[in-house]
Amino acid sequence: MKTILVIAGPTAVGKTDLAVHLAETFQTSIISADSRQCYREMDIGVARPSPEELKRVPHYFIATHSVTETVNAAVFTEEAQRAADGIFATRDVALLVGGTGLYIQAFTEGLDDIPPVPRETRNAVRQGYAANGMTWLQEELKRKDPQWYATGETQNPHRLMRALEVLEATGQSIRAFQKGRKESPYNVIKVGLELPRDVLYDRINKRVDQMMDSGLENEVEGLQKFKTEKALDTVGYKELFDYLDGKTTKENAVALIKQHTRNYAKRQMTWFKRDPDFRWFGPQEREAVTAYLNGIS
RNA sequence: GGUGCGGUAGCUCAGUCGGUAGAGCAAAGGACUGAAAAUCCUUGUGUCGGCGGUUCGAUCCCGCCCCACACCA
Repeated sequence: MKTILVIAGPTAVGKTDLAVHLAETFQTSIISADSRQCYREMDIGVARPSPEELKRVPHYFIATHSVTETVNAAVFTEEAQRAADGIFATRDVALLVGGTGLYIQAFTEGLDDIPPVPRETRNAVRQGYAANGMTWLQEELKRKDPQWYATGETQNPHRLMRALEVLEATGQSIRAFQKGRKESPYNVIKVGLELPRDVLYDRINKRVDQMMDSGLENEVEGLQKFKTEKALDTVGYKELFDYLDGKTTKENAVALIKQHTRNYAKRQMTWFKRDPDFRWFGPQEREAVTAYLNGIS
C-alpha cells in the first residue's frame, strides 16, 4: 500500500533536517507542505531548504511558483497529488513535510468539492468588503444565507467573504458543499516534531538573527514591488517593509519578526496538537522516528 | 535654579465633572476546508510615582517630595 509519511511541527523545530535524513533512509522524495516556500522569490525569510539539501533529496513544491500567482489549499492539493503520483510510480513511500496544517489536512483528508468561483464574483465580494466593511458582509450573509450566519465565524472577514462568494457563484450555501473528512487512498502516518516552548522560542530568535545576517533585508528590499501581493503578507517581510518605509526602526522590525514568528509557532502547535493521529518526537530522535515508521509502514 | 508637561496593566496610552479604572499591543489558551507565515475567538486587580492635607470617601482637588521630558536661565 502507498504510504504518506507526514512530518509536521512548528516553524524552526527542525523539520527539514529530519526529513532530508528520512528521505535518504527511505530512498524517496519530499513533498513540501509549506504555503510560503513554494514562492521562488522568497528564500531566506521563509527558511527554504538549502541548495545542498535540495540536491540530496528531490523536493516538490519548493520555489515552483511566483508570488504573483494564486496559490492556495486547492492548488497545493492538485500539485501534491501530481507529485505523489510521480513518486508512487517507482516507490511506495512519500514524505509530506511542512508546517502548513491546512495544506497537510487538505491533501490527506481531501478538500470539499466546491465549484470554482469566477474571478469577477470574487473581486466583487472583495471590493464590496473594501468599500463597505464588515457590516456590509455581515448584513449580506445574514439576509442571503441565514443558516451560515447562525453558525459561521461572523467576525472573520475571510470566512465571510468565502461564504458570500460561494453563495453568489453557485446560488447555494457553502454549507451545502461542506462534507468534511474524506478517507485517504493512502496509508497516512503522522509524525509531529516538538520542543519545549522556551527551547523553541530560543531557536526562533536565533534563526531570525541568522536570517538578518544572511541578507534578509536585501531580499525584502528587492521584493518591494510585490508588497501588495498576499504572498508577501508574511512574517519577516511585512515587518521589514515597514522599516524600509521608515515606519519603524530596524531593531524594532527584527524584534517584531521574532515575536510574530513565536505567535505563528504557537498557532501551528495548536493546529497539530488537536489531531490525535500525530505521534510526537524530538527533532533529534532520528532512530526513534525511523524505528516507529519501520514498525508501522 | 525657574517654568511647562507628564508619572495609571509587561509596553503605548485613555479615563474617572471625587464613589478604588479601561483600550490597543504583549502574554496565555482556543478555532481553523480555495488568503492559512493568513484570519478570527476567549482571558485584564493594577500600592492609578511617594508622603501628607481637605472630604463620609481621593487615582481624580490642595501642599511638599521623587523621577522623566521640554524650554528658559
